[in-house]
Amino acid sequence: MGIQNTMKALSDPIRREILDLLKTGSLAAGEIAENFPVSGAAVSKHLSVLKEADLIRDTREGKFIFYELNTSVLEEIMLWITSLKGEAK
Amino acid sequence: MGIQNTMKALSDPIRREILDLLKTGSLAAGEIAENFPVSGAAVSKHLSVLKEADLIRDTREGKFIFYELNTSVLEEIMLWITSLKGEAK
DNA sequence: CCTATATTTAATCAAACGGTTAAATATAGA
DNA sequence: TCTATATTTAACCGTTTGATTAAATATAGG
Repeated sequence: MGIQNTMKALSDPIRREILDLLKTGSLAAGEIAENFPVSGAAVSKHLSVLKEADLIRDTREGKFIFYELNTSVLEEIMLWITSLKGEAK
Repeated sequence: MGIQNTMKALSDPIRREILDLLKTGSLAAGEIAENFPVSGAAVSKHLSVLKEADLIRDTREGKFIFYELNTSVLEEIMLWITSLKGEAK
């Protein structure tokens, strides 16, 4: 938890792209993996980093594990950036 | 350039703290370094990463090099986060 | 010109990162 | 229960990261 986990998770381009994909709705791990030129195992690890940071949530449905976006933790980053930009609300 | 440079620069806690320090105004490299439990050389490298990302600007004044915050590149991140949060302006 | 001060750059190193392939786990269904 | 599918976990490996100390560079001033 904390801003460090979030920022670290967001520092990888594949992980950011995964979040972009999930904007439209939840997707199974395999569907997510199809979009990247790396192995499913690599994507799985990215998913676990994002989950650790609470940027995504997962739900098992039979053979599939669906992932969905959770944007609430991004609020903290928005606030931090805003505070950098001169305090003037 | 690009969001990747910015996010990478922001993923380190010392670098984020440096930005926080510079909120109040510009500081010399040495003054910045005093605030951290690492060597001046380490801080200098952090400063060069931040500069590379255009998050700070530097000006030499005699023996000193003053660093100041540049928040303009943060706009891109704000927009990206906003777009993740459901498009609703 | 020499010296002290401020800062960066170079060389080095351990730890973290992101990828791979292979094995393990979980579930559905014949 | 056996098999196929979906996904994660384990073991491994090269690269990047962030730190250190020592050397290099830049400037002010006696």
